[in-house]
Amino acid sequence: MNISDAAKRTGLPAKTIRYYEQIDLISPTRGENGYRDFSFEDVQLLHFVRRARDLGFSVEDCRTLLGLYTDANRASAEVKSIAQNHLSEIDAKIEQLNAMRETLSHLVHCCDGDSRPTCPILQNLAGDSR
Amino acid sequence: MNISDAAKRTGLPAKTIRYYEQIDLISPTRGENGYRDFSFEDVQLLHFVRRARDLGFSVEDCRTLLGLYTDANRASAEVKSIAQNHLSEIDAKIEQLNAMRETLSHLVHCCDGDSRPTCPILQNLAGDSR
DNA sequence: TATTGACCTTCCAGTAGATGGAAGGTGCAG
DNA sequence: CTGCACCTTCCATCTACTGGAAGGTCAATA
Repeated sequence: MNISDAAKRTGLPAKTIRYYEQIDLISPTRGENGYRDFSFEDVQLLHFVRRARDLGFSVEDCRTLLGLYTDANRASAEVKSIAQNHLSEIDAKIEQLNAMRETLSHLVHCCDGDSRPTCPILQNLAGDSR
Repeated sequence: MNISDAAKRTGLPAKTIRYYEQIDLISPTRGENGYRDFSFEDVQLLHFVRRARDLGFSVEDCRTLLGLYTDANRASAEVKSIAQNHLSEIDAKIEQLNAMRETLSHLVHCCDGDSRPTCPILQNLAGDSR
């Protein structure tokens, strides 16, 4: 099938699929006219990558996971380890964002937000920690 | 003062400070030898940017905030609006990460993580939603 | 048959926000 | 005068795409 069909089936933009081929995540065959010809397996691999990306895995993690996915002799421990590392990163990001959120929402609540120049947000950014 | 002193005082890498000059966030003067010469005001502006970046504001937001900071006639409403928008973005990111976290931690708990190939994580990524 | 419009292709550039490194100038101590 | 720690600019690299230009292909219609 052509790239636009593969795009529809996977929910990935055609551009992104071309990019994934360029970085060797997938390798669809080519027809005589030079058009990419996606097999159902290609589409499945693209689906896999999409799911993994949606869960926040890096493209390099996706590459590794794809390798494990297509390796019938893999050990699930390897997969679990990658997932656990990623989970830790997510936790760290959440914590960081929560810290930002707390500070920022406090500042937003302190700011009158009117036409006057006095602004606790700017004061705080300027280093006035009151 | 030289760039390394400005770096120490602001906690920003010298490379980053040069970058901020390159994109016209700051404009330190130059000595006769071509070295950047940072005034205390320059350092304060860098501090301001660092704080704002730490709170997750984009560099473009920082540029706007710096402009408001140095404008004695600003309306605090403008600042508050930028901060509120940013806060919404942070909230959206947190929500997204929490969703990922939930799915992923469930999968990690379901995976034995041993030497056998059976792996619920891969099964899920492959589209098996059980 | 000619033409239109929707596909497809490659290639180049740009996004955010730095960061790394090379090549070379400067300043100061011993 | 030599060494070393600074400083400079410039160019490349990272992540994960995305946009757009220039041009080839295919199928339906006038």
